[in-house]
Amino acid sequence: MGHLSITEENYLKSILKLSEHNHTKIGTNEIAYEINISAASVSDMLKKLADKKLIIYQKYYGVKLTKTGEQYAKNLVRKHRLWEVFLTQKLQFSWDEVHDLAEQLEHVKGDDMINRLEKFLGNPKFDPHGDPIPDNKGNIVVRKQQLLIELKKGEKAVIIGVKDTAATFLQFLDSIKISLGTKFTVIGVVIYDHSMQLKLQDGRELMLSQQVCSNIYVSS
Amino acid sequence: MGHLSITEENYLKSILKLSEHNHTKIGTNEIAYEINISAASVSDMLKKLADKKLIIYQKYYGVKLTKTGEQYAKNLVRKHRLWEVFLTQKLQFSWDEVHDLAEQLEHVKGDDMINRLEKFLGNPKFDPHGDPIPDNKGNIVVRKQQLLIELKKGEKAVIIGVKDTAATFLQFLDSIKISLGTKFTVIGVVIYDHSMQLKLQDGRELMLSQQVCSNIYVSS
DNA sequence: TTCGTAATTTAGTCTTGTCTAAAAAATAAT
DNA sequence: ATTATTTTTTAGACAAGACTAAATTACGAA
Ligand SMILES: [Mn+2]
Ligand SMILES: [Mn+2]
Ligand SMILES: [Mn+2]
Ligand SMILES: [Mn+2]
Repeated sequence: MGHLSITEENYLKSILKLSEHNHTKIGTNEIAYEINISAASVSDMLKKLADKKLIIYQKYYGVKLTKTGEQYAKNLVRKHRLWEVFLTQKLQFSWDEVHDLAEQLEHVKGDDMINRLEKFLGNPKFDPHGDPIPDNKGNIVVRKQQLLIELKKGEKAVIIGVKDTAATFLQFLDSIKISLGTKFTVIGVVIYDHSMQLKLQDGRELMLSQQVCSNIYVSS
Repeated sequence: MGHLSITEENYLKSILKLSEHNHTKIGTNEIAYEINISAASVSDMLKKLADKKLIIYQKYYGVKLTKTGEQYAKNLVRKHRLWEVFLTQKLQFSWDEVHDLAEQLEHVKGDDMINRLEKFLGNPKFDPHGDPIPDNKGNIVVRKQQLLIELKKGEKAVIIGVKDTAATFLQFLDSIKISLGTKFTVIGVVIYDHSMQLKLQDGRELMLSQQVCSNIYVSS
């Protein structure tokens, strides 16, 4: 557990992120795109991370986190999400403002501090975007969730998360007064463009585009 | 106000610190000693900081913060001390544990966050060691304070700060149950070694060495 | 005033993390 | 099976920040 640089931490975190949707090995280009760096630089860094046994790396064949690397990366995600909760719950930031700050705060060293922060926040299990917060051993609560787009006419559900966390998307949701916890029924699906019409618990009716519906997680 | 690296920030902060006790220009060696770096490296960095108009620097003749540099450095101190308050008040750390964490947290960018943190903490004016917290314009409350060592027999006072913030010193004070706010009367001063005998408000009597008394700030 | 020491700067390297351009390997297309 | 294309790695450079050793400058003591 010798301590890593911020740069190394960011590589691990993006490899973890890419691993989540992509079960096979991660390519150099994918990482390069994710953290906005040239593929050549990524190639260099992968060698270093492999030397430190944080990733399994075979030239030309992509990369995978080792158990140690995964542990480290999950701890970063834990820190990131707990800080996001702090920023929204305690400092009254909105959910579209917290990511960049958490991106910095996640690199502050001190596991004891994070455990205390977790307790101070009341042991939250999800961050402001509905993403699960790993515990201090890296375990993550799995929730039964699906994308709004997958629902059929007549189904009832509640919004529990967002897939896209871009500020513009979050601000759009704010503007139409949709947030985590909003309950609704699907009252129509347009065949032509797959827009969905929802009836919210408060009585309002709303039409959402396919793109929006593909970026909202719900639970029934 | 282009943003500075952590390294540059640390230089500014130590120059400010040295300026407080030393009203003349600050020498290269002093800075080198303060941040544990070779004088040669300091010399290099001073050139860069001067180029950025953060310090006034004349080769071989020492250095002084410009108004901009001072503003920047004071903002760092502000951040450092507010985070220290957060760590003690909200996360229940003791006063000897917070410095190193604050040393990292002070470098997180985001003045809005700091202003919100300040409000969340109830606009504290002093940190856990009794040091004043600059406001968001860099203004610092000045308190009438003196060192315990300067008191005479018979004088009453209250402890409001510590000059040395080393963990060992703070832990020693904890061990003899002395903290900020402790009230006492000087009931004797030993001529031989300048130890002082105090009678605390709770009735306990205590003998403190000259070195200890030289590192405690009091107010009458 | 001159000399010797201490403080400071310069010169030359090193490491980390980045880049562009070029080479090499893997994969897709014919 | 060959070729063309894409992906990945290597080569060579650069900036930031650090170091050690050597050269300068300042300054206190004789
Ligand atoms: Mn990061
Ligand atoms: Mn989040
Ligand atoms: Mn610092
Ligand atoms: Mn302090």
